[in-house]
Amino acid sequence: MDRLPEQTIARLPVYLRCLSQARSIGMRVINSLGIAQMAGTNAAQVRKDLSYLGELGTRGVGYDVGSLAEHISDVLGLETSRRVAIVGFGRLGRALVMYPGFDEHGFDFVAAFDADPARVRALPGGRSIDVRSIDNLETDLVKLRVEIVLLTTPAQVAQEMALRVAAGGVHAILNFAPVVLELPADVKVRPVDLASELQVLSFHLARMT
Amino acid sequence: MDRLPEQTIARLPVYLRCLSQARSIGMRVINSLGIAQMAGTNAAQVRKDLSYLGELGTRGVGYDVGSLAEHISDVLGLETSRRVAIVGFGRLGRALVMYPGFDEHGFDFVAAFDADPARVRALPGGRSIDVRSIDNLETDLVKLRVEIVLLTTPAQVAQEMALRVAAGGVHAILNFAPVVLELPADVKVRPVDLASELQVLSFHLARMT
DNA sequence: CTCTGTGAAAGGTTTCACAGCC
DNA sequence: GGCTGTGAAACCTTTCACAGAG
Repeated sequence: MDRLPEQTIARLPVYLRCLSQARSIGMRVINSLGIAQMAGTNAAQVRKDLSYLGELGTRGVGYDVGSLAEHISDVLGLETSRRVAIVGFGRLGRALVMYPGFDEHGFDFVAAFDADPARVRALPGGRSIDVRSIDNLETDLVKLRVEIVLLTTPAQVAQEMALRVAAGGVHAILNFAPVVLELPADVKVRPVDLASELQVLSFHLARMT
Repeated sequence: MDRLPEQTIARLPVYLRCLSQARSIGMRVINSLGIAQMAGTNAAQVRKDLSYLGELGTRGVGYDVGSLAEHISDVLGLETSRRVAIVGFGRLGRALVMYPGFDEHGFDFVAAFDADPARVRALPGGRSIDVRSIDNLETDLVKLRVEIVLLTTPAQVAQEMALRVAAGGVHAILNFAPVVLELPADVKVRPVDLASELQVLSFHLARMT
């Protein structure tokens, strides 16, 4: 299989969600227009995106909901569940552990790291997580076979922690700290920059009058 | 001024942050390469982006840190602070209110809305916010002159709430619910889709081995 | 000589439109 | 007839490379 365009990759999770929805209301087959409407795009886009994964549809009919979902799941590497850790267990970190969308999708929080490991207390709702000192970050990440880190530390220490996370053998970071991380090319970073998002919205408000 | 490319808009907040950093370490002047290194991009990109805002640099010298920052701030509509509300005051919503990055940048949380307004209790840290019932959402949004909404409701009700938010005169929504919102064209939505982000990271892990 | 501003080239993404299969 | 899969066209974004200002 050829390499997928970056933007196609970003849309696959959306399609997957649409397919679950479709399945939950009893649809067995769906066409590109149907997916497009649920996903907020257009039919040509959906067909082009899916065509990168192979010839998955049936002409004159559409796509089989179940098998398409399974195929996308495979491409996204979701067949097996992923081991996730949080680095920086402040308010945001604690909220994210509880976020229901994650373990629904097969992401397992195996630990949280903080300079103050007493932050265990603050976890309500019956869920619990192994909170560890940041001191042994690298070795603990290796021991726990962590694959993905959510980085929610203060900005000042984010770059330093990111390097330690990479040293712990982690190749995927979801970065909530408002800093551009510099890391080896074999570590994939996705920034989630909330203040920037608000500023972009502010821009659009300004050009609306 | 011509219209800015969407991607340029998304980078302006990053440049702004870099300029604050530069100023905080005493730099008065910075060149495109300097900005690029802080922002994780390249000098040509920076010059092209900034050129859309006008001729702000001095050839042979670079950009004045203070006046460039001010100019970008103006373009982003940050001269005046923006009134923000949260709809859906669960764990994520509460974490976001406390997120320090927001009011640092002139975003004022004026209210939070929830089906259960008893959720006032759960706000620690000396900060307080006006928590209101969702019943009068539209009229309250109008009264409070809310400009931006952070939508952190459960997925099932997100579309419905988004329509009511739009009816409340709000033209900008930061959507944390894992649903594609359908709204009038004069409402700008930025999705923050955390589960999808993790799935994209999972994809990259799968193609690394 | 240095560094910006910018046309032009290269590269990537979306949309079109239709051939081909069911 | 209906819908997918896909080259080609249109569009958008990034990178190049250099003229020109200081």
